[in-house]
Amino acid sequence: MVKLSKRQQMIMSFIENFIEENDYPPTIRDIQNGCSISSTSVVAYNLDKLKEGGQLNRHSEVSRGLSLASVGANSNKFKPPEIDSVAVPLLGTIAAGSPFPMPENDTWSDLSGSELIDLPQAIVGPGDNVYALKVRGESMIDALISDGDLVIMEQASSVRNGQMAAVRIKSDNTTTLKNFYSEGPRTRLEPANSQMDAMTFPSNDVEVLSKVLAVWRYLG
Amino acid sequence: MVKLSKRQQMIMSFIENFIEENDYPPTIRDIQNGCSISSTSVVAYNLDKLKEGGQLNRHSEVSRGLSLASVGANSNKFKPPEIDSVAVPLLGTIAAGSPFPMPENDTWSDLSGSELIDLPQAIVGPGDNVYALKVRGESMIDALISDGDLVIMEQASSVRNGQMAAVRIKSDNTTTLKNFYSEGPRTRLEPANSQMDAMTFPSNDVEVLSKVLAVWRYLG
DNA sequence: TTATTTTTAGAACATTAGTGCGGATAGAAT
DNA sequence: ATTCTATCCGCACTAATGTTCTAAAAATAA
Repeated sequence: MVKLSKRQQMIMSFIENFIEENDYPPTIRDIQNGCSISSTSVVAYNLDKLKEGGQLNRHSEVSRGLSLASVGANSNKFKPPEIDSVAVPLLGTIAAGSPFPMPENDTWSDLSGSELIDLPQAIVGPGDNVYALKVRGESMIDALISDGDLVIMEQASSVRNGQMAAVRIKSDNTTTLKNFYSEGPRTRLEPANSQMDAMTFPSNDVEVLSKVLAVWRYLG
Repeated sequence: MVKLSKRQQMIMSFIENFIEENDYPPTIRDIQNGCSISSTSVVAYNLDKLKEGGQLNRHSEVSRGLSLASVGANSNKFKPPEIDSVAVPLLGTIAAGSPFPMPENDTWSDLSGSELIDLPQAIVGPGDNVYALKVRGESMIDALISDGDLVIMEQASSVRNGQMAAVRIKSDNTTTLKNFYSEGPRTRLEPANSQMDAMTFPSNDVEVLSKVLAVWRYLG
């Protein structure tokens, strides 16, 4: 790392303070006055040096086209450690056999009414087509999901084998959460609880509604 | 709150994106081009409106003298829904009867080695004495917790009746998660799965290690 | 010291970028 | 229709601001 001259240090900290106060970068003349420098050209000269040294980003011919090059570890100093969270809408409740709530409009934009649940972005991904449902009753108990649990779902029309999904059995018009196994002409649905028995259905009798990303159970 | 016109919304989000990308604010003409507005004066007009409405800070006669007035609640509209998250350490795994992992030192500071899990602050609270454990095996199945689940725990020596807690049965030196009910001289422990039977022990044979705040099951 | 490079000065210059003004539109209210 | 108000348009104007050039001063090297 190249060491900075006294003047360059002063310029750097002036820029930092200026941005802190005004939310926009200073002009060359701001710096000139702020650091008691006799000429704009001297400021320009040193800014170029700082840019070469990598301490500063500068865009020529752009007024106030400055920014601190606080890249990598150094930048931590100015930004609090923020974790990406995404808010997903809590669309409603799910109970055994009940018609499964689905986002009606294509416009997810208008979900203002529904409560929002915060989840780590790592799980939700972009967060599109992801929503949460609150489980009502013990009907999902065999999937290790009980009353009050929150299931995080992503809209999907097909899932991988073994994945838990919300599936609808057309013939008796019920909807539950089961692990999904496609076995050609038939589809096997097995509860998460290995002590319970699986069931198989004709594949065309089974409709995948959405897949389960996660289950969140809160016990205060 | 004054509602913003379509154009004003567009201008706001353009400014936000511009600053995000360049680290300095746009000029009126940048906005003009970016939002396909035919005249600089229209931009100026709307910027003044936005300033009056309090959405924007503006300094006249200053090039790029703009900044978002993202203070307090107002800012939500233009920032992705970011929520306060707290990172809690993943201390280890828990299995039936295994010695229950506990933070050894009083210094929670040195948990650098352990993985961190992000959780909404609403759940964790201040986040002190909160940690996560990964469940290994099916030994907790009667508490509706299966292999791979994450339990979020808070250190505690006593819990309210009905709350799920990690309890140790001293006499046979096992540790499991059960719902806790103190009934005077005896303590009843019942699994979350209501289809299973509860058990009672002498109260002094039962030691509460920590209470369960939440269970997180991730199925990709 | 002399030579060489770096930094500073001053000032004119060129471009960038905010402002103001007459007038056009578009609705809404009368 | 008429008036009013809120916006929009284009353009010219000018203040704000970056650039450049020459020369001097200061620091460094030989």
